[in-house]
Amino acid sequence: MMISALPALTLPSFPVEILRARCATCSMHQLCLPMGLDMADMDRLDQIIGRRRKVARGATLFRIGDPFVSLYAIRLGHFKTYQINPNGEEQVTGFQMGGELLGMDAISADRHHCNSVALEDSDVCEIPFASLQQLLADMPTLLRHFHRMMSQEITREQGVMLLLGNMQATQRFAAFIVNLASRYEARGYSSTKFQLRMSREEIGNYLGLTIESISRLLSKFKKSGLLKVSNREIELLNPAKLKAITAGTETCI
Amino acid sequence: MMISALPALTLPSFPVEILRARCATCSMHQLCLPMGLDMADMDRLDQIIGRRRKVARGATLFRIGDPFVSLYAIRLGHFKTYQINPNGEEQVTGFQMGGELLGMDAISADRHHCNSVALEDSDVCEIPFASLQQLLADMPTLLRHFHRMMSQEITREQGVMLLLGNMQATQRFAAFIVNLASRYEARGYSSTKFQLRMSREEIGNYLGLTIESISRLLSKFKKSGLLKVSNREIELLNPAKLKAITAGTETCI
DNA sequence: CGTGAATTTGACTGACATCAACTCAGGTGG
DNA sequence: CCACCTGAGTTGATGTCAGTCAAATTCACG
Repeated sequence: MMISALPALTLPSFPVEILRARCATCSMHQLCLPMGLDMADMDRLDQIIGRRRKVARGATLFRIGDPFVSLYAIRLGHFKTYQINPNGEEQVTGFQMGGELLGMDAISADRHHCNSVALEDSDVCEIPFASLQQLLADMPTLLRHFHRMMSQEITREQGVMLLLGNMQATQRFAAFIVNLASRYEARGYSSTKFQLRMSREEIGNYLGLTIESISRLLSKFKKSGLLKVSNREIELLNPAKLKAITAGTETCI
Repeated sequence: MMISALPALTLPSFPVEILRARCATCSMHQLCLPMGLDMADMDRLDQIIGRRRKVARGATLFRIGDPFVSLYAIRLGHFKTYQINPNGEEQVTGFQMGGELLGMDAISADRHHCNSVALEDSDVCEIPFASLQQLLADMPTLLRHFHRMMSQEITREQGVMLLLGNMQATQRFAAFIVNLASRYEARGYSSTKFQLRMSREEIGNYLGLTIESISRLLSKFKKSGLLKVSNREIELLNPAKLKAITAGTETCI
């Protein structure tokens, strides 16, 4: 409940090894997760996966208006997606990491509705949507899984709406940190010590706050012993209390 | 572009008559739209549609945690969906009207992630998801359409994120009005004169504002000749300017 | 027609934005 | 190796938009 206040985990809780062990092309992407896919199915899935593609830090994977051809599974790296409002200002709508799927917003109108930019040098797999669709019709398990992923994205965004519509700055920021931590944990990385791949500005934009506010919040969290911060490296010194702040249980710090 | 700043239309731009003319059970719901479904397909679709259900004003269609069994197509009426934050406060995540589909957020975890309440006496069709899935595997056109609808919900929510993260109160409210107007228009109703089915409080909650702010905004829009307001009946006197405010072109009024 | 709920309006407050100055890290070239 | 430069980040002073509190008014419904 407290964690669901923010974008839910995008990865089901799986032993990461299982994912790594399998799927020739995309050692870790979401489409390989479906439980119950037999080997033959796995192979068919592998076959439709298009080319692997490297995306340099700062490079654009797709932009608003691009025709929709493929979904992208992130193999390695981090991305941000953002919208452009009519004044040309950005609104970051999400940060994505290894194992997550990009481009699902484009299905509705055959055009991408947001820009996607790599936050660091990254690898993705192209998944041509036309091929995927054919496969989905044949493979009920994969179909079910695909629907889960789309639905999960809907749920994630509802969490962000809650965050933006309902929470104070401190709570938003705590929720952001806790969410990152749980996603790294699900991937087998440390949930208490990691690099922020995004700038203060990008965090602020995502959370509906200014860069100065983010900076002040980091300082406040540092002072109150919740975080150790050194540039973009952060360490969670008191995850429980951070979760409590996210949940709104612990209000002032 | 300016309109896409808010939740996109949920209905494609279709002559409403076509929808009404067809589909025995659900005269108007989204699943009947898929272009290219032949009569036989239409019949199969009709057959899986479960019972029609009336939902009285204020009654709950589903609540957080309910097991996921069916999607619901709104035949008639209006709904709101909302989340509950850990403090027990509501966050309205959307308003739905005839022709829209409810419950897609539940696919990911087989449980509903939000509450859905009727804003007026409403009719829905239950669509058992298990049956729908079987049909989807057989009917590529329907599958494609279903994916479009889920994707559209993702896009809609991204629009709300933009609204909550990026816009000022005046702009948010204008965007809200303009969005309602275009949805009524797509349904063949007046786009310049309609009833608000939701309370000021619900609007405020949705837009991340207080009830007092909404009240003041209504007064301001009335004073500046943009709206005629009488209780919940509103009339758009200057739709172009409202769109300009939404777009951020016209900033102060 | 009366009662409680919803809405409006006004006065005040506060959280976060804005503006501005400063610090620091990392890269570059002499 | 160091001086310089640049962009990211920090910190402080001030401003403002929308929230809060309170009271008046209108509306909905029995």
